[in-house]
Amino acid sequence: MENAEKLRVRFAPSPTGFIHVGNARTALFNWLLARQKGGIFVLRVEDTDLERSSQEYERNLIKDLHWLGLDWDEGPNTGGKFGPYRQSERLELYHQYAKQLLEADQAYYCFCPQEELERERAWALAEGRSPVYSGRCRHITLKEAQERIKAGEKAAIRLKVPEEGLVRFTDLVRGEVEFDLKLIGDPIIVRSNGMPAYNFSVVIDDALMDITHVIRGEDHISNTPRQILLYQAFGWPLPVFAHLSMVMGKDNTRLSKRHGATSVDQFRREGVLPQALCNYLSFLGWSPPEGKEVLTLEELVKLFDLSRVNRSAAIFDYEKLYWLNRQHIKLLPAEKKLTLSLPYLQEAGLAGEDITPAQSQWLSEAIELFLEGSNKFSDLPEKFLLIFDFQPESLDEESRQIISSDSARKVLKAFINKTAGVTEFNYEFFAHITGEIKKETGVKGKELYHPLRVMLTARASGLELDKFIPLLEQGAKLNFPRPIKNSLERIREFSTFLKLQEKQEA
RNA sequence: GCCCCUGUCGUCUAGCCCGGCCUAGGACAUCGCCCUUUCAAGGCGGCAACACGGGUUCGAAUCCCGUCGGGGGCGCCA
Repeated sequence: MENAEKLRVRFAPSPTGFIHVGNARTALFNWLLARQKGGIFVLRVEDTDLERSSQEYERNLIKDLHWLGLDWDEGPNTGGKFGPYRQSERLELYHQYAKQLLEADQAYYCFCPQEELERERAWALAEGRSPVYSGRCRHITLKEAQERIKAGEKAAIRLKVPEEGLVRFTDLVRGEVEFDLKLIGDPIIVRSNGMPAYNFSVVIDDALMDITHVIRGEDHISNTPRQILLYQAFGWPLPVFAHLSMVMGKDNTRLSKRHGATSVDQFRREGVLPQALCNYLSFLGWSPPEGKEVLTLEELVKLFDLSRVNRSAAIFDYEKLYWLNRQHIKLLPAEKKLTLSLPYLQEAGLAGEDITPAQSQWLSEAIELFLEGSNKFSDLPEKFLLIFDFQPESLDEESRQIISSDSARKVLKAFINKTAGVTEFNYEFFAHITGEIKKETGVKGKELYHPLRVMLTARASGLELDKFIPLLEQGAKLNFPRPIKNSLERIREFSTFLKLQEKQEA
């Protein structure tokens, strides 16, 4: 039975903004299932809300999905035998099916003015009742309605819902769910402006597109009975439903800008890897059967299992996402790290548009070192400042503390003296004179190296000096748009800075 | 207000369906130690949870009922 019917799933976003991580997760789960089962993944654009939909948003949406690594077998620009895949291009279809319902007396025209409906709803709410449509227009005959419409009246179309009974369905993640029909009322299926209402167009499309599994957010669970009623009115077989829990922010409210980045687009710009984002998203409500957590898309496809999806809402944890991102960054080959890092360095003015092979080589080494412990690629420019930026006059509090002790002063002076006439500087030389200073002054360990670090970097922390010094010396020779001061230049600048300070102190 | 969904460490979760293997496992975060020429990374270790109250049972995180908490929905938005 299961192999007789090919699994068909869809992702049906409305192009009204940037794609949110919650929606991305829904898309991912659908895609994962389709790829695992050798099924079909359909992209359908729900653009019936003329006010909010736009072409540009649709392009963004497609860009985001591609970036995530998701592809689809049928969709707006891809085609497929169930098209078109943009709801605005399917209006004829909706009208045709609405007409069918009207003629079968399963739907009727409603002339109630919107303001009145709103008033009734407000009233019901105030009285503590469920706001259910009164059914006032239910008994207007089709003929009468058509005449009124001809005469210029506007009308919406409503589905006739049985007044009593239960709608029951088995949700793949939630189990048995039931709703009381008394609380449903006749839903509008076509608006008075002729556009289909959401609940109507999804059903028509899902049915016509042969969708077998409807996997979507939990916010749609209460739409499900209305949709089932429509399937029943047409005599169509029901798809399987699965409702995924919501993604929340730290304070347990719906994830929003206030919590930080929330759109796929933002994470891309920050320099989060798509495979890391997918990996993280998949862990919101699902976990692999064995402990392994750092997983590629291919591994996710293999391991994903809808029956392991849990039912409670999850809080989006940036820390864990960044941790996963670090893990995925480590997996990247060096060339890839370079190409992904470059835009950030260029934007910060640290690297030019044209890069010489020597620069490229140097950047690659530097990136390797600085990426260690970076959450995301956008952290890189800040880290590179260790090399590109040297300002002894604006030391932070910690660095000032470090160089203020007597032993620190002693070490620094000795170091400056030993480098006075020197023209060549490298790590071996540094190690050599540091050894001498250690012997002469008796200062060692942290007391010895920390002041020297501050002198060479104007910072209290950063790369290990045995890595930093070679990198700095090499980089200084490479003519970057922002010049790099080498060790000797730094030492001299720092020395004048120290003298100035001593004068002030005296 | 009404309806639906949901409730295991701070967070994501495993275990729950098919009670005993749970002195509740893992991961992130946090703390400590090790490594170390700082910080970070890495290695090792610690802290930390079955929302509450009743049942059922020899035995409950697991089954039943109730309470409380959280979320979603109640549109001519999707």
